[in-house]
Amino acid sequence: MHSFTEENYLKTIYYLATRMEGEVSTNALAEMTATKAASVTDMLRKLSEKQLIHYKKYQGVRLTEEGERLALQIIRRHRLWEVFLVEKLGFGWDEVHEIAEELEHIRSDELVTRLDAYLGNPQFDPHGDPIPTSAGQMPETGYRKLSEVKMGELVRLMGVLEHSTEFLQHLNHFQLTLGCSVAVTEINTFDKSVLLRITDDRMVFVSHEVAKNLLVD
Amino acid sequence: MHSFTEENYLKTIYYLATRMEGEVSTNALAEMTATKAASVTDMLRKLSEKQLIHYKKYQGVRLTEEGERLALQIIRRHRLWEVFLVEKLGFGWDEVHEIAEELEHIRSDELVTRLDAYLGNPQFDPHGDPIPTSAGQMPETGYRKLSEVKMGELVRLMGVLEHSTEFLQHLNHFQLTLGCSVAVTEINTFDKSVLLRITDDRMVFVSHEVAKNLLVD
DNA sequence: ATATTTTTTTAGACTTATCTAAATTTTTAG
DNA sequence: CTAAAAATTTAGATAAGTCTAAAAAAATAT
Ligand SMILES: [Mn+2]
Ligand SMILES: [Mn+2]
Ligand SMILES: [Mn+2]
Ligand SMILES: [Mn+2]
Repeated sequence: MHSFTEENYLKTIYYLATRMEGEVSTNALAEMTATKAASVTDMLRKLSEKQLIHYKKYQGVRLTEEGERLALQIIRRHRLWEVFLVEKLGFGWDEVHEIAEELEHIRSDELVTRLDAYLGNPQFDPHGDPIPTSAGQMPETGYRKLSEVKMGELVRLMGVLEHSTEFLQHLNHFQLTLGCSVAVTEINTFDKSVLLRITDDRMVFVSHEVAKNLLVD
Repeated sequence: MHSFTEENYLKTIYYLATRMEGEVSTNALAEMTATKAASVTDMLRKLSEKQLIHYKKYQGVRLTEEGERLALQIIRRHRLWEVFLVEKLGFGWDEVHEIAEELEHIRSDELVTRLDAYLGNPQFDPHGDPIPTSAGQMPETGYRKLSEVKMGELVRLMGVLEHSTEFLQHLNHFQLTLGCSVAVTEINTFDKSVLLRITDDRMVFVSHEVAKNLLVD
């Protein structure tokens, strides 16, 4: 069996691998896991011995098939629990990440199977992230960033890239919720900020920084 | 904050304290936690420093008020999660203990509050054990053991003392479920085994060993 | 009351995950 | 192509929780 710590490293390697080309670096992992590079090196040696990663000294790291399978399993659990917390217990989408960080490590395949069924086999978590299938596939979403949408286009808000409480509460404040339709009515060339017309004709003004973290369909 | 291990020791001390008069012994704890006496002594010193137990060398151990508060909080979480697993996810009462052993350590008061409300503020878990209140009180149940019931009495099955999968499956096999009414129609003097007439007039024969582990009203 | 047995604690060691400081390798710049 | 900078690994420590073996205290039996 694998420790919580090992599971968190696998998840982090998966996350970084999707966001950078090539291998994942020791320093990037140290920053993400809030540890020091030396600690990361120790763990990489261990994960490598367990054949969960491909690792050559100084050359960065990549998940093996088994490592990726495990990472996706943990991400699946995390996202299913987030759905539970929001849909069944009524938590806000800005409140569930930390709790799911703990729940994702509960070891019981039967539990995940039943939870999935109980939630109605959801395809997306409360942040619009796709839930890996029980077979271990990460579904592809063709979403673009709102910051890449052309003037005049009409799109729907489908997910967020940034998951911090502060960002999500910022969206709450502007009543920008997943599923709402968004028309790009103005793009300022100076700072790339955008003016949106959303579902009930309300106008919302968002910075480029925000637009870069919104995914649309 | 307290580690999983510390929480498990507190819970075990609480459990043993309710089942033996006086202080809890090092050896009893070692047996229950499946560790060695030497390891227990180390942990007792640590819990004592944290003021969670009263401990004098060679004199056994007793929970402080704070220690008992924590123990009851963990038991509350355990039993609420068991209700969730049985009532919402459809697990059998013989399948939930191990999973609840992990879920009970998830740290979020808000989670417990919402879970409790979602479950309809249940008073008992799937094994008939009372759920400690949010204020930290363990409700009293006036249950007797079935083995103490007199011939001819009519009672209701309210709980079990033994929680092992094997025992619970044994009860499943005889369709002895919580809430069913039980008339003691015969008590054999030789081995104290009992013949019961249960809800739908079915006759069930149980050993003294089983009767000692059934709680009735 | 003393000797024997049982229980408990101490001493010293191991594992996991972490750290700091130093050494080494790779990358980048001149 | 070398020299400086950056990234990474190694060396040596620490803390939590566990273990075995040995010592000490308490309980039990003669
Ligand atoms: Mn999350
Ligand atoms: Mn999420
Ligand atoms: Mn249980
Ligand atoms: Mn129970």
